[in-house]
Amino acid sequence: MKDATARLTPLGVMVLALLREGEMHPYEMIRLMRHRHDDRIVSVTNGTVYHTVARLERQGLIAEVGIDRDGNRPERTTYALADAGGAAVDEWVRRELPVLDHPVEFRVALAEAHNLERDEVLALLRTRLAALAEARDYHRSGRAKALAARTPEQYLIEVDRQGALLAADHDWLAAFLVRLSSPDFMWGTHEVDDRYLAQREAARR
Amino acid sequence: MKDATARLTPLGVMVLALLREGEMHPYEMIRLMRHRHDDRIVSVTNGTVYHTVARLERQGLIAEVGIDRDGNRPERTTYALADAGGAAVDEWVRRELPVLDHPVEFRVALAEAHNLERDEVLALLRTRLAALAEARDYHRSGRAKALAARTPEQYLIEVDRQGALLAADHDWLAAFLVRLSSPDFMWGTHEVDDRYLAQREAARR
DNA sequence: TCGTGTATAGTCCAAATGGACTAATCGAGA
DNA sequence: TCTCGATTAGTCCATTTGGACTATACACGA
Repeated sequence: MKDATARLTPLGVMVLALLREGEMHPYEMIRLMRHRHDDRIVSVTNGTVYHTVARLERQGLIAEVGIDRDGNRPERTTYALADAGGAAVDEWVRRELPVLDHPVEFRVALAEAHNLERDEVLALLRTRLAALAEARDYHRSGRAKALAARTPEQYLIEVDRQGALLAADHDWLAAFLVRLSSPDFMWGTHEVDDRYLAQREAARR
Repeated sequence: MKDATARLTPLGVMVLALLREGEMHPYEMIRLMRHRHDDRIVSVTNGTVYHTVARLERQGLIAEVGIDRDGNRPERTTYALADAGGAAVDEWVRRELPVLDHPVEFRVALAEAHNLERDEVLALLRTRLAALAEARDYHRSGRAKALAARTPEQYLIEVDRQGALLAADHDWLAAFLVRLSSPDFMWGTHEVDDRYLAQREAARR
């Protein structure tokens, strides 16, 4: 077994993150993710979720805490987050936040970044911002060089779009870093509004 | 076997597109794609490419045209595009160009769109533009509603970024459609500069 | 000239993915 | 009250994927 945290898939991280909110059985995870539209980011299918949960258990990141049975329905195996699991998510987020070429992983990392200290997130994202600026410039100069070499524009369409998206990503991050630097921006679970937590709890049923 | 063109993976489409330029053996495809940085878009590994080629042959989209041997090196099996293969790419591109939630597929479709008529591409992309505008507005109003419901900003970071990227994608496409509508924008292989083709040929060695 | 690394061409396999399938229960309308 | 469909909870399997491995040939420096 390589590293525990290296083998984590995006879906695995989302499962671990869900278990931070409490014990759960796989089917409930699926419902919750769909309800929160987490399936915009990664595909949430039965096969993948059940398989992922089994893998996380083999790796010792989560643990079975009981087999519930309601009426005559199929058994529901409930899982809880293990200590190693929480640590693994945080490590994974630290690793993925600055990385440019894992679009899906980054979205998950960004969504789960609130478990890290604000200052650490700021540092990681500043690294990313620098990488984005470099990538954007590299893209631009590459396009200019290709045009200078008389490459027909019709072959550069996708590259052109990618450059535009890169620039937008950069600009969004720069703006977000300004917002996050301000103490007006809420950060950390202890500051979270109780009313909001109650709402989420209600939505789980 | 479902539809021939429905089961095409992005890599499969890229392989078919490569074979439009001439016969090739899988290893050469890998070299070419890496050289052209097509592996920015999809991961190009040995396992996947050889498997994809085998699948395309089973589906009758490409055909073996000979087993070459150079010195005492391993045999090189060369493939050529079948008629059904060219048609399948075009059909696939038509299907994927307007679709929003397949980011990878869209990049490939955009890169291969130059084989379709300019007017058809314009029509398909105008459909996409409308969908992008709608998705962007939906995103915005969703964010506004969440804020009104006092959702802490820290939970909306990823959504916020996705909205920004969506807006950028929309704006880029709007601008591109203007460019593509103009007759100044080169389109279609018959207009392609010979010098450029010679260059590409040279790069293949 | 003798290794040592890298390019060529491909095979093979463990793991991940997506989707079809099962099977029971509950709700809502005819 | 009966039935049809949706919901709950999960299993199972065929494809796909990524990467490790093989084996030869050539280049190049020590």
